[in-house]
Amino acid sequence: MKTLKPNDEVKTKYIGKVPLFRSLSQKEKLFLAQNSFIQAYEKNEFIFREMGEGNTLYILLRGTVQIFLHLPSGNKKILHLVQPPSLLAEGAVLTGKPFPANGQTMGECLIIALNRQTLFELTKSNPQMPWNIMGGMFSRLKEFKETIENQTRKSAISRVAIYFLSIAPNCCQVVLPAPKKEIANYLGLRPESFSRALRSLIEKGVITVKDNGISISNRSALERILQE
Amino acid sequence: MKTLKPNDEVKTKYIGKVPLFRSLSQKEKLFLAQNSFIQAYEKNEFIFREMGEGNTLYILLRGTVQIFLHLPSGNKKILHLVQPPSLLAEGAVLTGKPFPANGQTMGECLIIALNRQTLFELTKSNPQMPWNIMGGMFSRLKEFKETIENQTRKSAISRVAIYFLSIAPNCCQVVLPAPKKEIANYLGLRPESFSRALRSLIEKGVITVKDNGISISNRSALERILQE
DNA sequence: CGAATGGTTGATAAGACTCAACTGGTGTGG
DNA sequence: CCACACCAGTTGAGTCTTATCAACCATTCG
Repeated sequence: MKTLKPNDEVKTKYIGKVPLFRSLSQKEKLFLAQNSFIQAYEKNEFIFREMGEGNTLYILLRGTVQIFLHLPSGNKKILHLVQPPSLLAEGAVLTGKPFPANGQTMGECLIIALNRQTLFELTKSNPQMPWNIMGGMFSRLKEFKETIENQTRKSAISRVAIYFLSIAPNCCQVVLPAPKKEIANYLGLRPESFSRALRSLIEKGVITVKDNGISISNRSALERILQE
Repeated sequence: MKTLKPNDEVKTKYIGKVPLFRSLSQKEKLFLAQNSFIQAYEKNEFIFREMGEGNTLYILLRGTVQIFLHLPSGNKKILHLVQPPSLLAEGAVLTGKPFPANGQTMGECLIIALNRQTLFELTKSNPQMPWNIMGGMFSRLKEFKETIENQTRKSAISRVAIYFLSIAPNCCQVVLPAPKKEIANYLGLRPESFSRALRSLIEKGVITVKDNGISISNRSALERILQE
């Protein structure tokens, strides 16, 4: 990980791109710029580790991050595949509790790191800000809810279908944010099963696949699959 | 549902029992008592419904509440089996978003209902209170995390073992908070599979079962089961 | 007493996992 | 520059766990 040292103007620009900070005044943005760090991560670097202290709020600007657990069995289980712009570790920072999981980059990533202190400082002039952050936490709660909803009693093929619909809510072309075996892990499937589900969807004429690119050629058919 | 009308003193006593409110001053407790409702629910009553507006914070004092979803397939999926003392619907209230799930009593329940307005009023003199509530939300996030961790790639028998260990962390005797088929649902199992898992644990000499009462007779063996 | 419900047990089937083999692409070192 | 190892992905064959379906028992409640 390298800490970049852009001037405040550039930093402010980065900060302005984060939805959470959009409502801040110019002065507050500057304050934030002066008290935050822009970090460039390589592939496979850890941003935070399970059980570590949550002193820093991370904001993902570019790249994909996996939030995962080491299971007692030695395997890993991916809980989230986080895409920008997103907060990372917000729950731990707000509550002051240790991270419940690991965060690791899946490619090069650009991140704003924000000290807990700085965040609380900002809260003084922006009392509604924690609520916004909490909104993010609530979304994560909902994502979990959906994961549980999906992984209980749904076939491999419908899990894949739901996933594609969720990452391509409007368009019909997506690039998978991670290698297929990691997606499989996230969906609670073995790579082989994921592969077979893909094949089955292709044979049904619902999607086409080229490497990591997925095209949904028949969206309504895809939606119909998860009815069954 | 009946709204009870105890005098303020009794109400204050109820309120004092809630960990979240323990740090409040006597005056604040009285304010809370005057602006909250004590509700008595019968079995199978809904406390809130999916998509409903989150205007009220509920605090479960007595009884068990199921938080569950209606799946598109028509089945239901239990996300939490909530035991007192616990907050209900705190995420929705804090963020002002609709409930993501249903809350229904599984037996007679006693609940404190707190207006969103009242809660925010209280926040003025107790700025750290939202953070405490958020702590509760964080716990729920962790419970989800564990559910996902458990339900992916763990056998029926170890799911049951984990569940027993979690509801009886210290003692060796517990009463199931709900009928077996509901526990099974929560664990992502069919009633038949749950029953078979129980039998298997009994035959291993790890537990004994009498109706809804479970005795853990060999805790370390139970812990060993979830290693495999 | 009869119906309804929760729980148990048995037999069967379906689905995903496991293991093994094979492909194609990438990168490394002689 | 080529041989080689390595990894992600795919495909096939067999196994195993759990869901499903059906029957049955016990209890509760009209």
